[in-house]
Amino acid sequence: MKNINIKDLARELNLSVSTISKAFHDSHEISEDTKNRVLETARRLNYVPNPYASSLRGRRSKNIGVVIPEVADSFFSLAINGIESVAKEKGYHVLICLTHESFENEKNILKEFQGGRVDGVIMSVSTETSESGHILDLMANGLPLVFFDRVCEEIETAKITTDDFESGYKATEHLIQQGCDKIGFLGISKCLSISNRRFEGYQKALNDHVVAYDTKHTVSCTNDAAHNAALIKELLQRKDHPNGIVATVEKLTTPVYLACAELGLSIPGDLKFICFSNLETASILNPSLSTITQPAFEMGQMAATLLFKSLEKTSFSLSMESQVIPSSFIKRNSTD
Amino acid sequence: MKNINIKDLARELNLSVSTISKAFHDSHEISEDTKNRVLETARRLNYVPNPYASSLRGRRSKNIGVVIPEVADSFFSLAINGIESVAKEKGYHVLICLTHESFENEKNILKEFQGGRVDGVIMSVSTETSESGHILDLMANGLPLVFFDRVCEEIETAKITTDDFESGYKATEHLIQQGCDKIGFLGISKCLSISNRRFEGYQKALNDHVVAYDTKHTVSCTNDAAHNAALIKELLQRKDHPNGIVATVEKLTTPVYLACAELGLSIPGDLKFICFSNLETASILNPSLSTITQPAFEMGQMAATLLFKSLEKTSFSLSMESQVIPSSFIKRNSTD
DNA sequence: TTTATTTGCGAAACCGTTTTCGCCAATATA
DNA sequence: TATATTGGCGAAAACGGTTTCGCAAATAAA
Repeated sequence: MKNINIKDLARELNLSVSTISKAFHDSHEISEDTKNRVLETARRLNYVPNPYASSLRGRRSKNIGVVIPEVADSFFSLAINGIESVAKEKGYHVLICLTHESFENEKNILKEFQGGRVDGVIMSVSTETSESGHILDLMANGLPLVFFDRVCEEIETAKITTDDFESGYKATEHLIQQGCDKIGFLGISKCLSISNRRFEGYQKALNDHVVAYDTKHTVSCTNDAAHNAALIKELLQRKDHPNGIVATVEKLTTPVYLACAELGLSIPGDLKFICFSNLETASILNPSLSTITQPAFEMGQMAATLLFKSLEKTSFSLSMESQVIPSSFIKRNSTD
Repeated sequence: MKNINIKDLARELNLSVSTISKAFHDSHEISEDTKNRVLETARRLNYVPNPYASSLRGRRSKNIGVVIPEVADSFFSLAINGIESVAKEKGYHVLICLTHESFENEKNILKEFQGGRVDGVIMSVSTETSESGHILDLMANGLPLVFFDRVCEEIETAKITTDDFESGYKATEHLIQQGCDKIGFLGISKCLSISNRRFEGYQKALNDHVVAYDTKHTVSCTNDAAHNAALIKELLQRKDHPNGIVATVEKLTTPVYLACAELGLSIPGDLKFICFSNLETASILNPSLSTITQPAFEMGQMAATLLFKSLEKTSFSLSMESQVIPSSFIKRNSTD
């Protein structure tokens, strides 16, 4: 019933606790014979060491924190898989904390992390995050941090991003080449670097190809799905509505499709649509969806790899290690 | 730089550590005046208590473990949101552990949990899980456990499920009413209770409506996406292929649609298709997908609520608390 | 043979909290 | 006035491991 601990084991084997502990860590001080006896008895008694006790003395938790806005999103869930794959290899656990796009939540989570709950942090900031004091506090406490996707540009540390500017450019250019001359942009949060970079790419493409830029065709979406749907519908029912749209996040796909259906607009006839998305169902939508697809798994993997490098040797400077992994443009029927 | 601890705080305030600790817990032993001084200084010095030290002494971790096969799945990610919403309210953290449908992983995770890392567990078993010794071991260690969705029927504890049998029945009956007379069933793993219950509902519906059951139309899918795609394609290119299909998990949608596209079969013309799914994009697929949609968030919420009840008073018996929350059938164009 | 080194292990301090217990002064009760 | 109670706090023992240090016996080197 009750969990057995290292003392019980010591009593059972007539050894000291220190010997047991050393045997588990394969110390050279302990004879092979004793090690085997210890391991065997541990298995027999089903001994599992208490990770918190180890953390306490060892001053590391063997946990990394992953702070993300949301888990019900293909990009983030794939990124988690990437992070988890390397954490597992290193014998670490992953503590996933969701901000639900709330700055308040984000602050609280990072604050808690300063108590020693995790040894390092991988994060993608919330849409509400416009200042970075809470992040600097965390780092001042000696915790290494790696950003992925949604970064704080002003903070000096590793940032794993994709080529947001180029992708925004490419998506927009594609719409132009497909004949669009009124191109809308659905962003999220003006604070968010990725949204801004993609927007800059969008603007540059319009500029380079001498297509008019209309402020009214830029919509800043929020975390409120109903509100976004209303904004999108409002955009599309104007009589000079865009005939092409670039959307920056996966969750905007459904509202755009539904608004078109409701308003009797055909995709791609009346509106060509391309979205930043990792949705597996992109290829079977009606019509299939042209996407900019981010290397989600790889980004997670890379972020974790860098974080562990910095955990393994403190001399390793994260600030020199940012990486940009390109996204892929996948043409499908929504931009025919 | 270095994290400050309760001793530093005590030194700063010329108080003992016990006084500090009691002040934080709002003990009646401490004067209001002292409490305020402590709180204020803690804020000023940015003191955050070490959760592992508390865990160690308090013998509870304030963590619950969530063991699921996969996070990149709408059902599970929504369920996580449900679980997290109640954990947060209780001041608990959620440790998400992924089995990736591997029994070996599942065993290792549960084993680790016996070391005291979590105070209770919410789980959905892997497709490979056909025996339950590892789960019994965990419970024998005194850890409360609640199943959701994919349960082990033989284990006596709370199980939060949906009406799998009825849903399987309803889905099948719907296909029959839409004119299908050769109805296929795509299951996952013969060990899995949910797959079996849905299958039984399917069989009962066939029986009640005097529709032939053909073993060859039942496909057992695996965790290998490529393999599943091959199985599905093989099923659909037979000359007596089914004209209706019930699929038990979300991830089978894309392969079915793609196989149809490849083989020139029209949905719903040549094949009517209904899937157990929480995909947000179901309504904008080509064609839109009829679904059995599970109450994912609510199931997570309910599982967590029960787990906390049992954590709060040990007298609470989980085995009497199983709940069945009905799924909803949503008719769309894939079964027209 | 004497001294140096190695091998194998145990005692005890330590990690950062919480909690029990005891203490003294101040107040309440008899 | 003598005694009981209360209020406010500190010392120290836990919690379950890890790690440093010391020590005795066995082996190696001189």
